[in-house]
Amino acid sequence: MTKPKKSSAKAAAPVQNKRTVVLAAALGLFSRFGLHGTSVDQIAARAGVSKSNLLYYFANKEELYVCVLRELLEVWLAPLREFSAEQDPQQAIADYIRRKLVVSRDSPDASRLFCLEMIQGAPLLRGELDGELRRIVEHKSAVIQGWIDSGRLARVDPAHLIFMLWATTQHYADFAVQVQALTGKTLADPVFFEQTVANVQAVVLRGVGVA
Amino acid sequence: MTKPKKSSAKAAAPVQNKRTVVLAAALGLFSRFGLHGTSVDQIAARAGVSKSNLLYYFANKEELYVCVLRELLEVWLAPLREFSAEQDPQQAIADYIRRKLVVSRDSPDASRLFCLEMIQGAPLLRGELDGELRRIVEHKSAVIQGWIDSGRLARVDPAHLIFMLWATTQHYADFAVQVQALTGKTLADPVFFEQTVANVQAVVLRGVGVA
DNA sequence: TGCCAGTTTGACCATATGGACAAACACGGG
DNA sequence: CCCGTGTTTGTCCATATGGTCAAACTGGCA
Repeated sequence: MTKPKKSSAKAAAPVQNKRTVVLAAALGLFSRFGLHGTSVDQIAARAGVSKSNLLYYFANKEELYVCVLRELLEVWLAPLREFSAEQDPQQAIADYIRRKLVVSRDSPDASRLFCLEMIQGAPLLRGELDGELRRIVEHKSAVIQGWIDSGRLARVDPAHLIFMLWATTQHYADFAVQVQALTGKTLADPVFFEQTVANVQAVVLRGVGVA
Repeated sequence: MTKPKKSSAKAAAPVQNKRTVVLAAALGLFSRFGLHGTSVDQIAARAGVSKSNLLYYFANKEELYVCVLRELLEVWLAPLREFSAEQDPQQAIADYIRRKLVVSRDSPDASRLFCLEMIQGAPLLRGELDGELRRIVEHKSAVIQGWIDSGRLARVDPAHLIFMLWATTQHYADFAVQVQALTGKTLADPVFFEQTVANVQAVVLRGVGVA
């Protein structure tokens, strides 16, 4: 065709930069249309590189997909890692809800792609599920169980509580369209965001509180 | 377009039957791999018909997809329709949670495909979202608000409560793999199912209760 | 029997897409 | 000035897949 957008940015670390740009573009498309619904051409176009050039940095489409998933998993897990036993239970849960909703607001693509992957049976994350995630969840479950045993939390199965936290917070990213259609609002709206945080926190905290 | 004429009762039955079989097969595959991740050949094979024969009943892949979505929406909406103002609030919510979890257990494919469609921005359900679903939700929200105003429910934004109910119940279908990986159980396990119902009901009901 | 609407099939085609490949390019060091 | 390493691009191809089409089949009925 004609000339492909010359920015001629020969700055430092062009390689890392290009990979990052491609990964971002890929996340945006994969999270909406899935692996099969997205073509390499589309990703390349969105990233502002040629298809051939993209395939110079990533051996093939699936490798790119896996790279995106790896990055995504870190984003998704970060809030859970901070979930600490030293805190007051109510505070820990409240903070976790907020952090997770921040992720839903700021990285909805990551949430969506994670959800997509789960729906498909997590063919590429099964390993992480059975390994790292499982270990973290077991650890956090033990923390929650400790809170319950010491009477600081109502008797709830820790696993189900964690699922509930995930579900309620993630919903605002994955089902953003539905939320928008029914309320007219998005998490991007600061007022709506705070209202969401407050509502989720209120119900969950009362639900598991001992007061 | 061939019009389905039922000149003879014998012909009509197999036709309906075949359409049903194809729709079921399509749901199973679409719900896992999406529209683009599923080929007509795969659907045909799973339904036990030839691709050509399938395309005799459905003009093209997207029409089939839309047909599947329409059926699915009914399944998904059914529990909400039963949500009534005459009941006791706690009972109504408890019942709704159970019914929705039954759907997650018995029709996980429907839940998943619904979720897939939402993630993609609901290009084919936007109309229903803005129309019927919105009306139902507004009506149910009014019911909930009535309960709150009469002091039978804690002060929660009805919309957020509904989102929470959707999220917590749907999670066990959409993220079934994750649930399985972390707990080793599925909703198909009667014990785990009842435990799930009990836990979700417990937290939510305490969360919105006035007691 | 022979016709006909509805049904089923296999052969075939157009296109999209992943990706291989070699030529071209950029550029720093010798 | 040239060489070598790393980068970028255009071209080309094999394959998968959605969809067409005409031929063949079936079963009821005049």
